[in-house]
Amino acid sequence: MSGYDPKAIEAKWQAVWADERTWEVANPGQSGFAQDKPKSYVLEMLPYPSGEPHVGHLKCYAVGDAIAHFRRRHGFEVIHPMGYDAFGLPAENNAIKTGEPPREATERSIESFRRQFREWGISIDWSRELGTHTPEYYRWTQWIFLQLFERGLAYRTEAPVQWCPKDATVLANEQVVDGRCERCGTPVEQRRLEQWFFRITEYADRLLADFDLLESWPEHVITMQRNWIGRSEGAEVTFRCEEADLDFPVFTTRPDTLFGATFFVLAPEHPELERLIAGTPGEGPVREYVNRVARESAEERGDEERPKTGVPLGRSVVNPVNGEEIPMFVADYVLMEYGTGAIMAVPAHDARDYEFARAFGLPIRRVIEGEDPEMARDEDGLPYPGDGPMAGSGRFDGKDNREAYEEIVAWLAEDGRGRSAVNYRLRDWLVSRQRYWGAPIPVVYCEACGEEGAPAIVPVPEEQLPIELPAVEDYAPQGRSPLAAAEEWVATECPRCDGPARRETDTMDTFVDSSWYFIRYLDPRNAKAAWDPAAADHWLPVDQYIGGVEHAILHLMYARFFTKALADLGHLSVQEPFANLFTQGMITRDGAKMSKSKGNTVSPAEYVQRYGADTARTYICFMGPPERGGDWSDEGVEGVNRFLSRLWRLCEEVEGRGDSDLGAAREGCARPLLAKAHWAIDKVTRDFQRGFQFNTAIAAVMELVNEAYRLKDGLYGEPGGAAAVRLATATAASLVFPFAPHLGAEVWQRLEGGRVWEQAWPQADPDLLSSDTVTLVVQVNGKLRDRIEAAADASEAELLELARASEKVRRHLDGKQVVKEIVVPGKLVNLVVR
RNA sequence: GCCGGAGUGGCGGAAUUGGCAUACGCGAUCGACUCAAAAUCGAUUGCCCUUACGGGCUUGUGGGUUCGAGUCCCACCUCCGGCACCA
Repeated sequence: MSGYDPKAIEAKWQAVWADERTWEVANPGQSGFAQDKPKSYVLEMLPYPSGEPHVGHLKCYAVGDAIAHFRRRHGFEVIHPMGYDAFGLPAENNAIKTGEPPREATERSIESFRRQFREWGISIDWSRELGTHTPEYYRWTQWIFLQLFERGLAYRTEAPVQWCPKDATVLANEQVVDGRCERCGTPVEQRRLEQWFFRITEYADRLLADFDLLESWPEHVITMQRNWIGRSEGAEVTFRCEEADLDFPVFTTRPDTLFGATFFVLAPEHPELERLIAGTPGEGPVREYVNRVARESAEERGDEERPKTGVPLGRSVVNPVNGEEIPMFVADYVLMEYGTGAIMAVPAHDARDYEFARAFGLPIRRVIEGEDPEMARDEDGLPYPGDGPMAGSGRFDGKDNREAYEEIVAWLAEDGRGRSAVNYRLRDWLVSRQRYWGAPIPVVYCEACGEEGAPAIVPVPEEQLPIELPAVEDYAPQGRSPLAAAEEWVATECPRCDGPARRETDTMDTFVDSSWYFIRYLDPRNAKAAWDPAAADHWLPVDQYIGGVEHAILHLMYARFFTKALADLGHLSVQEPFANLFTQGMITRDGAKMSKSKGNTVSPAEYVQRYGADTARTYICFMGPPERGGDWSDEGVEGVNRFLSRLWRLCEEVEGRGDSDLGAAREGCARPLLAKAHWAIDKVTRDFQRGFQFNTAIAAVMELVNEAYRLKDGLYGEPGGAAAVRLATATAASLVFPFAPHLGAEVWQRLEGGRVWEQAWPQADPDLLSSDTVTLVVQVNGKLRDRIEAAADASEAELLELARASEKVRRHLDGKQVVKEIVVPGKLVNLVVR
């Protein structure tokens, strides 16, 4: 007898799957299209190919693969593709450091990922493989950009960006760590630069409303997105500055507190600030303050703890509800990005305004009665953010503030001083990067077509796509995109007037690439279109999406936005890309997040080498509920390896035994083992359906294998005994196949012949699930006193009689009176005594 | 501060509809096999009292509902994640 040899078994089946292209599926209209099968699109988030795959990848693809196999064996035609999110910073930073072109490092990493995915035995349709960095792919990323541009959903405007003065480059928000440049540690500054945006804010309401269209998403992901979009209902109210002849609209969620406004604050970046102060005595200090704020990092500015700062403008605005003139300030606690960049300050009912008023000696006027001891900072009980009756608000006095809210808004709306309004925290998506390793933005700038000295933005015609990335020598950005150095590439002809024009040198955020890859998988070799609508109609939406929760907001919301925009443009017929979402938890080691610097990383390749992919995959699924994290344990891996080895030994032992009389097994003493097998079928099936409870599913297969071990030696001599052990072993193989596909396939082939993945998922036999007898639990006053075997169909009276007959029960009834009898048929009897 | 999630043996975790708390795995102890070790197989393993039979206690803390609560309700504590000067 040879031992369990995962290397040989795994290589054998991987070769079969590769040679026979087992997991490839055809599109509608292609030969081999499965017309009569329902489809299922199972998708894991595509990897970012940098270095080698880590254990998080293994978990994601092990979980997704288990789901894919489970669905296939339930009769679904499963599409399960793979690709690489290949543009982005690690390859580029490596290029800056070593001079190696990003494409080379990326291709090397992709090769490693591809090889390991095969070694893991993931059931991928390799005919659909793609990389977002190939011209065949980013050609269509550029096409989508143009589609959005035509529709007005892509636009260029000046915006504040994060700037690293040392590296002389714009940084993505993700590259700013604690207010410093990720690469060199220099504190970042804010600058205003022309940038490209996608108008995701136009979809804010639909992104909120269409949560209803989703079948099953984790509640916390929906909540996180909802908070990120941050919809607030309130009013826009206009305050007028007569001296400067300017109107200042503000957004407020508390129009009921308008009478309590005692000052007015502009954000330091407010565009009208310069006009307001030009030529006034306060000009100097205001400029000085604004400049100081501009140098602050986002981190510093966002600190709620630090004292409020600001400078008076020497100007005032009129409060539209009472005609009162209130002074204007500039202060950095007001943000330009939210609302209108200006606020009415109501210190009595807003903690921040209160703090500012205290610091600057400004009046605080209560307009709502009430007190919140948690919030109150003075003997008047202010600030008070809650509800209550109105005061100091003219004709609204005494009214409930929620009622007055509506009346005040309606009253202001009569003569245009205000209106009800909705505001979002969500901002438009800044997609341009002054970076090399990304998809070039497909527009050119033409002076001749422009007006008033500003060049025209001319989209590149679709038939000229892709705009390929030029080769450059130096990948380090120096205040402009590295692409700007490719002068021959930059200088081009205007598609509109054929005159000289310059190419856009910014590239797109990599999140753009990954916002539509799941559609390209459906038609990945199409050279005439991004996808064939028939293919998209057939396969979309993704039935099950699997990935890390770290993408709960950005990637998932961008992909939802793209889907909606593309549907509006007539290219898709679904509103939501991912019907069901599963977010897997992070694996830690020694209780800490894995990192190279801590030296606590787990290399999947090492474990696959030592124990085989089946062990590594099954262990990951057994660690705990996959949506939760878990701490890696080498002993745990050994335990799972022991389990698979036991299954293997069982197979070898029973393989040579010819007994196949299952009928005899069923009626004889082998019945309990058959019953255990069917119990396991039922358990694993339900655990899959109940939110992928793989840990308990695997535990059930372990129980089945343990039971077979316990019973086998006693069964071999009995009629049908060996047949029962064989069935139990084959069933265990069949059930473990989604986690340990190689071993599952091998054991099945040896015992039953044929291919386990072509077998329908087993069905539990109800007759074997039920038993003639049940264990009756007997309690006295709710405490367990005895367990009695009882007939499953015994009546309540019979059960009571059995319970009272028990010696152990009697002992606790002695000298007491039974005041109540609870009988749960088939389960328990509880006698209440006094 | 706001919004989510979680607290169960020495450890990871199980308990599906309010009904046997601690499945399965790890670790530990003992035994078989062996010259020996590894591997493997078998047994024991929540805590306390008891030689035993048996009894008591136990799901973060405190209360409540119920014949019966890990599960439901109220209050609180701790940890993790997200957002955060968002008007």
